[in-house]
Amino acid sequence: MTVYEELVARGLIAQVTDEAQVSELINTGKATFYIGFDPTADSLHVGHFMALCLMKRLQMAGNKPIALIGGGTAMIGDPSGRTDMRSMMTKETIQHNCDCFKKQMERFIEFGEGKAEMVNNADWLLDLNYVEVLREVGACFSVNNMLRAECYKQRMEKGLSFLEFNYMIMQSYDFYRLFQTHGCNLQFGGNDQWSNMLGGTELIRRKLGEDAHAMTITLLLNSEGKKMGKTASGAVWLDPNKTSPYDFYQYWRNVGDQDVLKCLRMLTFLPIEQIDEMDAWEGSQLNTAKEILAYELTALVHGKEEAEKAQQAARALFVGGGDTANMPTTVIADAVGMGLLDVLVTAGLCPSKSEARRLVQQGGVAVNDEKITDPAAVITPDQFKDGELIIKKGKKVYHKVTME
RNA sequence: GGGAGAGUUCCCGAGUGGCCAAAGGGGGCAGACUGUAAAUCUGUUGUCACUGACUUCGGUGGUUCGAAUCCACCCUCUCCCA
Repeated sequence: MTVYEELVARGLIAQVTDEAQVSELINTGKATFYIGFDPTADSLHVGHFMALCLMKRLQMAGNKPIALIGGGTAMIGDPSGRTDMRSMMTKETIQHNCDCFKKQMERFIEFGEGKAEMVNNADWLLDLNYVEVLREVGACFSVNNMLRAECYKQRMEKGLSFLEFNYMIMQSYDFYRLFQTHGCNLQFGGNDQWSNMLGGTELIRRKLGEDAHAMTITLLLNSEGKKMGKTASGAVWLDPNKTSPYDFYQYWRNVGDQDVLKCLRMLTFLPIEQIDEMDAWEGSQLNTAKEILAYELTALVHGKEEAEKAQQAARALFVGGGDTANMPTTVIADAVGMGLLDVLVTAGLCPSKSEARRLVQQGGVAVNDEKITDPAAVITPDQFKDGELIIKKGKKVYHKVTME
């Protein structure tokens, strides 16, 4: 199976400009490709992770990846897939985020001489001369065409600022630039980037009369059509300080039945034959598949050791066994005598005491497996067994409190 | 530049002087059911010192015993005309 065929089989590819040429490039390792990352937060999340995996797959096949950090384009903000305007970020925030991205990426992709490269479009975008750009690049874009792009159509309803309207031009310029300076002949991106990417290939064709290609990755959607990797409290981050390995593991352990196989295909490096076998699994047997998914992904992102710990912790809690060593823990020195509500808030299980109170009154809290419904309950010394106490919130959230 | 509108809680969206911590829906959380899944049903969803008090309806002032609601100015957005 060729690399390209595998990507297709895994359901990773959404659109390509020219299937024959792109697959040829990739299969023979002749592609120099780039993916852009917008530094809108100080950590990468699951959406980026898929792109990183793809970079890795292609790198293993001999292609050369370029990770482009959008330090320059972030000054503008991508309107694609948004119904409202992005809040403007300061230069300092953007720089900080770029640095964080760089650190995280280095764990997945091999950078260095003859390997992957990392560039920041701030290096060339910020010094551009307005009139010059208009003459050189602006002349190649048809406003009529741009307005027809799906991503702008949506925004035409609610309003689109000129600032954001230029995002496509900036991104196209990136590709044009990389094509010239790095011989970059292929761009990857999320499916929502399609029109921006076509802008780039079009610009290269017009300015240089040469062919460049674009290819989009299927967005990872769950069966309800929502982006995966998002929870109510925000994205699932790759930074262990923002999303603990345990929570990361649990996120994947809890995906819906319909989504397990898709996730395994798209996100893990397990041989595709092995995944195909799981296709036959049904009902509660899928729980095994979920466990595999959660383990594999946690191992990729946080390392085998952390994955092992998370799995042990999860099994201990849900299957029994009592191993509490790897459970999320909060140290509260003077927990004895403290109100249960305060403990819940301190441990981060509830954002406010009011919410904690409600939770307790509704029977959603158990201490050491004993349900407590009295909001005035106070932690007593005998609740600490071997210096620790287990709080269970709802059915799935376990938390350990220790005094030391 | 001229004219007309809009900004409400996590989101959408009602509310045009006291009965408003603010309808309804979505989302979230919890309970029941289950397989750590989905669907369904029930409860809940500003904060705190929780039968009470405090803060919130774009911002700042004002009118009033009392303002999400009325007035003035400002900010942001939308639509129509140029």
